[in-house]
This record gives sequence, structure tokens and C-alpha cells, in this order.
Amino acid sequence: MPSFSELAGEQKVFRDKGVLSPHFVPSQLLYRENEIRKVMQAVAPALHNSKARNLFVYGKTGTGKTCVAKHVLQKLDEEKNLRARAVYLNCRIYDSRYKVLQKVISSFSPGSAKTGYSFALLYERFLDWIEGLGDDGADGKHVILVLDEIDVVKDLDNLIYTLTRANDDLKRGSVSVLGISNKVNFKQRLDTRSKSSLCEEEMVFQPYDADQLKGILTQRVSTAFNDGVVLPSAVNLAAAIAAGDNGDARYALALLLRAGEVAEKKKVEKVSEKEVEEARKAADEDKAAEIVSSLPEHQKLVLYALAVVSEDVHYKKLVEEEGEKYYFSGEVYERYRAMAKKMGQEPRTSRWYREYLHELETLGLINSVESGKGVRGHATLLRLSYEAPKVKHILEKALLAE
DNA sequence: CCTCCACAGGAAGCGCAGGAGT
DNA sequence: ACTCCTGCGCTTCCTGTGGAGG
Repeated sequence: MPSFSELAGEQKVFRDKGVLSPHFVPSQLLYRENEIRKVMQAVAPALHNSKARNLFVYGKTGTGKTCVAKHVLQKLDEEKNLRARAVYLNCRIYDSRYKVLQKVISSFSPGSAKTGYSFALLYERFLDWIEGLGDDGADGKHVILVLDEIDVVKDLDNLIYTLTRANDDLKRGSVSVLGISNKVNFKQRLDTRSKSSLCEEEMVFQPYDADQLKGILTQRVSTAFNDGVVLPSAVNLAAAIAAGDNGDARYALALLLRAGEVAEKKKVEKVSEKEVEEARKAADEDKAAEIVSSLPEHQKLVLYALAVVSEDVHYKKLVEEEGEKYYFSGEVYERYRAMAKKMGQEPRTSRWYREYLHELETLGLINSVESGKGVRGHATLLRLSYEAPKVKHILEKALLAE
């Protein structure tokens, strides 16, 4: 339970944490004027009683796709045009044709959200609403479906087909799609017909560079934090880190949020480079923990064997190189074999063990070097990329869950 | 010098699960 | 509902390589 004085202390750092949340849409979106204009151009026809153009938007995570879309929806809302309607859906939640249509219907008439209607019935109600036989007096609506993370829809071909077909069946009004995705190659999985209708118009969001990230962070810092709390050098560092990592604005904001929390916990009043650096480390470890726990069982065991060996202070068979302790791959393999057997598991062969090591290395969980002189022939030397006790702790939890 | 060690990694093949075709 | 096919995870077998040690 926090005390009130602690809560008061928190307010020293943050003014409004929500501003740093990935769901926050700032009133002014920086560096995306062209993108906003293009999306608005695609949507604009709906305001003049005709069909909006389909648009497909892609770009890496944290490049502002969702933000731009939501921003345009807000502007559309301000127009108070009864005929131009937009519905935003995240396809990770509404991941099938049925669920999408159901959500659209429940968004205009709440209470009818029950499942169990046949798809045909759903479709009829959808058309009726657009044509205006409903209750709001707007006949012939022009509906824009914003489908975020559209690549996860299981039967996307069907959905697109249904929507194109709806435009033929409608006597008044129209449906169009604004698709958002971070996967470039997912288009290849699509039927040529749905591809050409969905990607009628396309645009790519480029990652932000360090300067732009700096601008975005500075903009948010002024409302998220109290004045003077975040040092400019901290903002620069967060921007630089995120720029090096795909130019992901979401990550940059998360870093600052965490750095602020670190400062709170340490009861310091400034967020400096040090706090940002700690936040980066924590975020890094979180990511590693996530990767580790999703590893196949035997890869976990291999990693665990290396962690156990690394932690054993009496362990003698090791080589020091550039201040890091490395362990013999063969020894680790023997440990792994013993542990697997103890757990009633048949150990994998050494050939496959080598493949595991490759995977663990490409995932950034371990580092390996070839042994230099002093050892017979070629030995491979291994070390953990993260601290052994931490890795061991995560693995013990993950292996217990089995 | 040759041999052996401690590995790397290619090739072939096996059993299984899940999707496509009929 | 049935087979058929394909991809995946894995084993078995094999060839290659550089230095240590006899």
C-alpha cells in the first residue's frame, strides 16, 4: 500500500503519464502532415456523398500509422456529417469476417451484440443500416472501416469480397476500407482480386529518424512530466536509442515512461541519461524474458545448463576473454544431457544441439567465440548475454510451468 | 610427420501434424 | 471423411578443419 506522501512524491516527476501511453493521440501530430493529408484525401469523398477510396497503409511498428488514422477519424467526427461514418477496429480482437461485421453492427446499435445470428442476417442488417432504414435518419451512409493490423484477419479474402460485394448490393451509400498493417509481405497471401481492391491506393510510413523522435519526445515531455524534470540529454539519448532500433516512436515513449518510473523509485527529481539507460536495460531484459519463456523446452534446457555452469563459482573449465568468462560448448552439452535425463527427457543429439546454439545466438541470448590457442583443435566457447542469476530465475519459472 | 581431438555443418532420411484435394 | 502431400523437427552419417601431442 502506498502512503499519501509517496503518492505526492510521484507527482513530482509526472504530470500526466497517460500522454506517454501508446494509445494516446496528440492533438498535433508531428512529421506526418503529408500522411494525414493523403489519408484525408482518401476519406474526403464520404463528406461529399460519395464513396471514400480504399487505402492500404503499411509501415513498421511505432511509425504513427494508427495515430494518423485515429487523428483523421477525429477530424471526420468534427465535421458532424451524419452520412460519413467511420468505425475503427483492431483486428487482433476482431479477427474474422463475422466478428468484424458484428462489431460494426454493435457499434451503431448497441445491445444487438449477441453472437448466434447467421452471417446472412448480419449482412442484411449491415446493408440496412447503411441504406438508412435504421433510426438515425441518415440514409445512404458512406462508411469507412478502419482495420488495424488487418493481416491477422483469418479469412481476409472473404471479408474483402463481402465488402466489395456490399457496394454492389447497396442502393444507397457505400463501404470502404482503410487497412493498416506492419507486414509488407502479407499481401502475397491475398487473392489477386481482394489485393487489387484493398490496395487500390497504398502508402508507406517511413520510420522516424533521431531528430524527429527527439521532436516527438519533446512535445510529449512538456505535458507528461513536470517542468524541468526531464533533462534534454535524457530526451536525446532516448531518441537515439529508439532511432537505432527501427525508429520506433512507441519504444522511445516507453523508454521515457520507464525512466520516469525509475526516477520515482529512486526518489530523484530529475530524469537524466542514467535513468534512460536503466530503462533501456530493463526493457531489454523484459524482451529477453519474453523470448526465453517462449523457447522450446530443450532450448530452455540448453540455456539453463549454460546458466548453471556460469553461476558455479567453483567451476574451473573456463576461458577469460576481454574480461568475459566463456565456457566450453562440449561441457555445457554434457550438463544439458544430464539435466534432460534427470527430467526424464531423451536428450537431443549434439548435431541438433549445435543448431540450438545458433538459434540462441541469433536471438541474442548467448554469445559464442572460437577458442584460440591453448586448447586442442577447435573448441567453441559460450557465454550468456545476460546475467546468469536472472536467466536462471526466468528459466526456473518457465520450466516449472512446463 | 601423422594422429587425434573437438568441433562445424552438409546430405539424406524418418515420423509426424496439419492443410489441400477429391 | 478419406487420402495425399508438404513442411518441420530431429537423427544418422559423413566430410572437413586447425592445432596439440606423440
